[in-house]
Amino acid sequence: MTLAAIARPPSLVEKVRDQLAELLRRDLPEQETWLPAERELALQLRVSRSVVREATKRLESQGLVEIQHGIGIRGVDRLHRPLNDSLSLLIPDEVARMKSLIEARLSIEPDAAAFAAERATKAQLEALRRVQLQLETAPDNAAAVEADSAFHHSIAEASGNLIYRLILDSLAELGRASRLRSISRVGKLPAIEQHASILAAIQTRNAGSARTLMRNHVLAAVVDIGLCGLEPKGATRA
Amino acid sequence: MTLAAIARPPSLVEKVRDQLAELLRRDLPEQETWLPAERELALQLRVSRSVVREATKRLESQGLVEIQHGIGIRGVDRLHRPLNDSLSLLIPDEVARMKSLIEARLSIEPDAAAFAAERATKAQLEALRRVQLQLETAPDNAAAVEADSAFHHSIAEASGNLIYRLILDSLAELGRASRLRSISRVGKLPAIEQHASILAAIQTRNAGSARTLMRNHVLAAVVDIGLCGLEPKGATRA
DNA sequence: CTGGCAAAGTGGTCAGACCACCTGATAACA
DNA sequence: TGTTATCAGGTGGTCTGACCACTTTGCCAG
Repeated sequence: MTLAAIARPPSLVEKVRDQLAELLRRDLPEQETWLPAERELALQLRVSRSVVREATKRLESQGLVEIQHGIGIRGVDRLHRPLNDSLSLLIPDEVARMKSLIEARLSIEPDAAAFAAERATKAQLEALRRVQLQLETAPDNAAAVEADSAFHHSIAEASGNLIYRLILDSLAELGRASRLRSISRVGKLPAIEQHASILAAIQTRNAGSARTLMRNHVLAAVVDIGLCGLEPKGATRA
Repeated sequence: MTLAAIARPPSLVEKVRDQLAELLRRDLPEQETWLPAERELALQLRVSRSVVREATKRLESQGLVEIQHGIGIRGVDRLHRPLNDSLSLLIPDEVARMKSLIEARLSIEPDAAAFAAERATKAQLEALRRVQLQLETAPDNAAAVEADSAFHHSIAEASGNLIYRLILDSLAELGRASRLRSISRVGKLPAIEQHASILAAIQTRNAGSARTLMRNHVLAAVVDIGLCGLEPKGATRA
């Protein structure tokens, strides 16, 4: 026999957190949201400032707000941040993390690209083209890394699957250092070419091709940072 | 020119959180860890109780501890919980979430199975066999769902990639409801058979076969809960 | 017009109190 | 003797009000 957990009445902190979370979820997409000051919130919600503080702190670690000393509390969209923190905790060693990271990207990114080829809206295609242009015209390495990440992010976005987006955003942030290293070593030209071909495949709605090209692109990154032996055998995908 | 962000000295709360996190990371794998009481912690760390509270709250939402009213603070391993929360926030609608969830599982689980076939240690294989037996002898649906989840968890574990484990644990928790529904509808026999064949492939180190079988297993789950049209076209994997 | 300073508003930390909850020992009862 | 009710002590939860540290703003002296 398996028993269900007892439903405990939610604490004040949880209630406040949920209320604020819903407020943010409603308003966030539309405009930049600043929450009232802690003291003001406490007054409005009829709870003590401690409760408000603990609730906002929780929201911060969930990636829903950004608390700035002396300034205030701003609603943001950093939902991938918690995953990020978990991974850093789980795999403190950076080399091991990089290896796992590439494997995970190899599992997800090609599929994301394939879905993007199927589902990307006009606006999303436009965004992809814009990001590609950004990479081509990037003045320095830092800007190139930025544009590189943005390209992958846009594909995840265009895949229409928010889980892909969340996971890939997080992995991208963890792999930022290696991206910079890679671009410093081989320049941005290979990335430009590969991105261009992926973009073309997506624009022509060729999902299979998008998948293969993305796969090769990620694998190329592996070579560029000097890892090998990442593939499981028996891979029957091209 | 792109500028680096200013490194701000970490706040007290952050320092306490990091210190406790490291303590937990060292001790957790070995035995069940109970943290000292809040007041005691405050005394030892020479900070106020508020700081300790905010730090522990943060650790709780990171899935590193469990705070129980009237009892104490226990170290736990729920690192997948934050991802879980993010996903629930990101995709409030359950049907949409289920769809994205299956897609993500299709991307990851077959690869995880393939890696497991390559890398599983003897102990991990033993664990898989034990879990399989658990499913076969499960007395009721709830226990069967439990064993089902445990099987997938063990494979993620055996893949040797902690990122897979983290992501799949989270997705499994989100999909718990559908697993129960599925088992209630078609019984546990199909799952037993499919798990058995996957287990066999892993034991014989046949990565390709493990991948294919796992893929079909996840796809079967899709049918069992009545979704369709999930695959991107151009999939070249068998 | 410019530079620096001061006020006001923000989050960060502190201390101490009291409430709500859980546990285990003790006392009262059958 | 065994069982049940009670209570005391410890835990986290909440409140209060004070003060510190950081930022912005705008006034004021140069």
